[in-house]
Amino acid sequence: MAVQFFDTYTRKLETFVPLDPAGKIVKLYTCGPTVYNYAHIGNFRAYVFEDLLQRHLEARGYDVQRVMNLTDVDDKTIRGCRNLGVRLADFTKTFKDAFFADLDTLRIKRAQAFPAATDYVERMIEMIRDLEAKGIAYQAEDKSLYFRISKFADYGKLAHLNLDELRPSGRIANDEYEKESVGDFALWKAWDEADGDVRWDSPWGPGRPGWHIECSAMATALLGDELDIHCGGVDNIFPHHEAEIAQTESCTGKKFVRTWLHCAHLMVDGGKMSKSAGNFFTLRDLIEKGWTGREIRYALITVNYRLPLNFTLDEGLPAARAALGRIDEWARRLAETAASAQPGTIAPEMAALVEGFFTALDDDLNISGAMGQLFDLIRDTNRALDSGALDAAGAAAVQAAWQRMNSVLRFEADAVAIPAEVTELLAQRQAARAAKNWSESDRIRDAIAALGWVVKDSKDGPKLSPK
RNA sequence: GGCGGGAUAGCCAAGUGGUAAGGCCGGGGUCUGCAAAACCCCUAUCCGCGGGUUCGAUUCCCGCUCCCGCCUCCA
Repeated sequence: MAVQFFDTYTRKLETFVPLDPAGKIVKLYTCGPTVYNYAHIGNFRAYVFEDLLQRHLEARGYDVQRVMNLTDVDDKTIRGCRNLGVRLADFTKTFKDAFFADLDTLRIKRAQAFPAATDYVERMIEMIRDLEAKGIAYQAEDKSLYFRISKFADYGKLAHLNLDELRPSGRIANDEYEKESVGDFALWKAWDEADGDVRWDSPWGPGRPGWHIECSAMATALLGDELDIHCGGVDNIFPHHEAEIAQTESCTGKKFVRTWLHCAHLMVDGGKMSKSAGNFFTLRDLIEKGWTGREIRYALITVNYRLPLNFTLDEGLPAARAALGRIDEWARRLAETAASAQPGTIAPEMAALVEGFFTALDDDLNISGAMGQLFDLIRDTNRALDSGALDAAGAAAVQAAWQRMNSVLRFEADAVAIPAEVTELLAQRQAARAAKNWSESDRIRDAIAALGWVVKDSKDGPKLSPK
């Protein structure tokens, strides 16, 4: 089966065909964070989904060229740095660094480029000048520049909005006095006192770029005028991505994006995550509560991206932990049986499950279907291991298949270094057990526990795990 | 009001015009000096409600109810 995605623009499942004539390169642009705070798990749901997308495309042989922007100038970043009395760049650096650390925690593969908006202001100005020359951008009384949406016939197509029927929402009610039309959006925001020293010179006076133009400028600068895939959260569909299309296509005259993918929101305990509801979590909050990055990754990635994800601390995360433990144990047994054997031929039933894993992902990243195949494979190999039907070469073959699947999932256990002291104690305990000296054995177990390790005597010998 | 998504076992969730994957929890068993773990097995006559089409619908059509999101700068 060919890879197919549900495209937001057409609202249909579309077979994925890259722009690259060789069918190899995939140009992927993913909307990144605004670095004014630590990112929350809702943000990371989107980034984890994009990671799954990239990794699966790579597993299918594509060369994915991905760009993720960092919005390091906007109302919130300006407010943040002024509140602290520090320079904007210093303020945002804290959160850029934190963001990258968080990506690592969640095992999210780095994009090729993470352009920061403040590094592309010149290019944004060029695009706005172009739009102004074409009569699409205009400067209003407040000196800001706006995009005249009446000049872009397709405006609203992505969101499937009929702009004539837009019902003004409360929060925009009182700042529409300068614009020609309510729907016109800012390309350039004229400086005002609240901006402090955050300002760039432009043909229209000092100011700073609007949010939407940043993605248009950076995406085209780094990936070209046409992209294969552009992702974001559903809340970006309108107006952000709509605006990106309007600006970019007005400048380039080409179709900006082939496929639009948007992930649904994350909810916490059945409700919208919000600070006031007390269910707002950054990644760091969960790490502090004792959850690991891969457990959170599991909880975020195993629900299809188009479905709202109900994130629960007392159900979802423990379930993630238990499921990962099962995978760990299976991988451990496989490795033990395979030892250093060369992979043999994988049994046909097992090969079918592995194929099923990837073909499920081909179908709009059907992760639930894929996980079903993986757990079937786990059960089947455990059975074969129990009955002795799987030899070293067979186990090595399954192990190789797991490595392929894991290159997409990245669920493998963290390597833990066991201190020599603990290893020594364990050997002593084994000797005591062989001599049936149970009191000594239990005493050593307690000593090992005091060092932070738990001993469990499995059928295959004692196992150590960090407490 | 407009647009969009959803409703499948205690929880998460896949899926098909032919009679329900998988995970977690729970129950049983194997193993075991003890403890713990691990592994195996079992666990929805039923897929929001009411109609219709059909030999047959959870899956197609119509209507309804409920939930969630977006409607101008929140992933």
